Amino acid sequence: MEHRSPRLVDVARHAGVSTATASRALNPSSRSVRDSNRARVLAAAEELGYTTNLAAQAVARGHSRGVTLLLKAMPQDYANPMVAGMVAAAHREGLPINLVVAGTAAHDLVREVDAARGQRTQILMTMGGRHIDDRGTPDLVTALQRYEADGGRVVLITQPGLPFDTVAYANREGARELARELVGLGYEHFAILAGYANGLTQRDRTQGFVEGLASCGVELSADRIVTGDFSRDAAYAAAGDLLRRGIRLDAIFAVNDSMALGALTLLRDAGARGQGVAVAGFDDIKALRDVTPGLTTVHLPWDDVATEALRLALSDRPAEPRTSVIQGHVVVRESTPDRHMAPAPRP
Amino acid sequence: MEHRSPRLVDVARHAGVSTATASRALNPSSRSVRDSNRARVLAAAEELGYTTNLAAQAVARGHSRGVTLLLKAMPQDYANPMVAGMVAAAHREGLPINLVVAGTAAHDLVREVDAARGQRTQILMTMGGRHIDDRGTPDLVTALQRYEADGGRVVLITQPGLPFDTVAYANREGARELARELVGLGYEHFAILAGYANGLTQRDRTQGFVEGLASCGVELSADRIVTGDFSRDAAYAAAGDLLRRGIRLDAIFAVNDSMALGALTLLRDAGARGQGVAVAGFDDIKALRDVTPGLTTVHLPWDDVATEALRLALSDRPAEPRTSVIQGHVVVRESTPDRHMAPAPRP
DNA sequence: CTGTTAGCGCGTTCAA
DNA sequence: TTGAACGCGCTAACAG
Repeated sequence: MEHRSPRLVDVARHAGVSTATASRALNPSSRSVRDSNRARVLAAAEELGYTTNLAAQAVARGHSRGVTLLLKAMPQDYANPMVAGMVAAAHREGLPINLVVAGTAAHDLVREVDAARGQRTQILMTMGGRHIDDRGTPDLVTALQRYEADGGRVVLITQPGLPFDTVAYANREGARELARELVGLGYEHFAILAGYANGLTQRDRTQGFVEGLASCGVELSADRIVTGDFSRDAAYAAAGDLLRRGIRLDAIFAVNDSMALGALTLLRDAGARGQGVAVAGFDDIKALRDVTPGLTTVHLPWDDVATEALRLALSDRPAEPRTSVIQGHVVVRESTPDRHMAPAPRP
Repeated sequence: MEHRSPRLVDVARHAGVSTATASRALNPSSRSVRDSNRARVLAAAEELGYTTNLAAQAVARGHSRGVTLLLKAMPQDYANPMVAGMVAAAHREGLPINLVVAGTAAHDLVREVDAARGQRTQILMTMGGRHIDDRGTPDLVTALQRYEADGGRVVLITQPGLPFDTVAYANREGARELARELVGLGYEHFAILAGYANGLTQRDRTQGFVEGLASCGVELSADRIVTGDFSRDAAYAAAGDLLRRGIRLDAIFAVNDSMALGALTLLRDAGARGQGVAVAGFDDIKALRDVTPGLTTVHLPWDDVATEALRLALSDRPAEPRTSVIQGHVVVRESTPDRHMAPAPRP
């Protein structure tokens, strides 16, 4: 059976031209082909079912079109709005995009960066790869630098401070604004579900929130900042622990919506014990539309983040790495009712 | 700056061996390398920051490891449980996996299949690519056959009937069982949000539901089967249309959970008008845990689907294409309360 | 505008 | 166990 794919030579022969002409006809770049020849090549390719051997093309050219989007994990519960936005943006630009899930270990990321380099793709985007004091980071930086030394473009999404073009969003400011808003609504006793202690995004959101509270004269003791896994399930569990502590609690801030939803569900499952505890999140994922009560959160314009990231990637490499910061804004919904109006929130 | 990646020759030279030996040392396959040489090659590679040029490797070998998972669209709201399961399964097997989003047009799928062939990846999985009377299907089949003729393995997830290994799940049976269950709970007047009229999954679930109703003596007039977009937003809109019609309506069956959640939200937004209308979905996505009321649905073991698909892909190509059918089961939750007990459901 | 020729980086015979 | 030489399929430089 195994017929083997037709090669460029086959197409060329079939069309009665040389491989060079066939190549030129197939690749829109060079116009220097007589129309009749171009037509015959295209027809031959069609007839033979020819498909460019992209691997060979990448070898010959030394690089390959397209963007690789590197993720640490595949979402289990809720779609990642950033990913959806990036896929859409790439499609708009006519760029092939493929998603690679690296795994959470630092070395996994490095391995996948090397793999992308091995594929000679031109653009590499990655999000949330950075940890505080992560011993893996130097290796990651090295791998990314090698990627760029090979002629590729790297854009980091999330955390500034690494020597690459970066799209960051205002985690700290958003959380700060959120805290002020909540205090304004009458909340006083908070807890934070902070996710990984060493994640930069998590840290910024946590610190921003604490700062926001402080600016309103509200203190938050350290034991009310609960670290742990960065997931819906972990947040569900952590919220339960909080309740069992029996401390006074008006509101929980979870560093992302997915965690916030987990907390919200725990409160609901806890019944009366969960009554009166408000919840706020961060990200404003689409799924919030279908959730009751509506979740108060910090909205981020994910499509803009994606578009900006791609814009950076497609522009000429700058002398100095650039950082674009995307702003968000607080959206207050029913999960944090105004305590002055309705003393008993109903999460 | 552009240092260019070290090539295999560089490593070989650095280690004082030939490229052949270097190649053998780097690729675990052939053991015929003296340990001391292997060590030197590995050290040289490490020192130089060598990374295999996967494109060149693919050209030389004629193929490349790994699985390509072809999707029609990136989820916007809720994570696709199948995708998450497949990524996990591939990681377990140590197989590189990359996700490609093709777009919804039939030709897009063909193009991406060809691209995967051009990459010479070994395994191609795709889900939900098939439509009834889709003029694109013959082309798709041709493209997939070429992929296999090149030595690749194709596994389809969803719809049997195409000449490839397939993992299907019991859409029709699940919907049938669901219908019976709902009738048993006391519902009589249904509507179906059926999604695309020509999608096979949608059709099977719709038909199964209708059959289930019929087997209980409940008729469903054709005008209560609403077709349209296969999305949460479309379902939201369609549910609104249903309400405005002013027909008697006990329960809505949406052909997937995402649509069901959209309908549920519409009913909530509609306030009193939405009171008393139950909703059921299909898939049992993880996000349902955080939704109130809990959504009645048909549970499918997505990890099993993924595992089975990979198992088929990794086994020898059979003479005849195989089809594995994965069973699901109904899960009744609060979105469809027992009418005998509580006359007024509260969606 | 076209064909010839020489690479791209790697795997893999085939002798040694 | 090793190395020299060739081939994978394609693009690019150079003539014509």
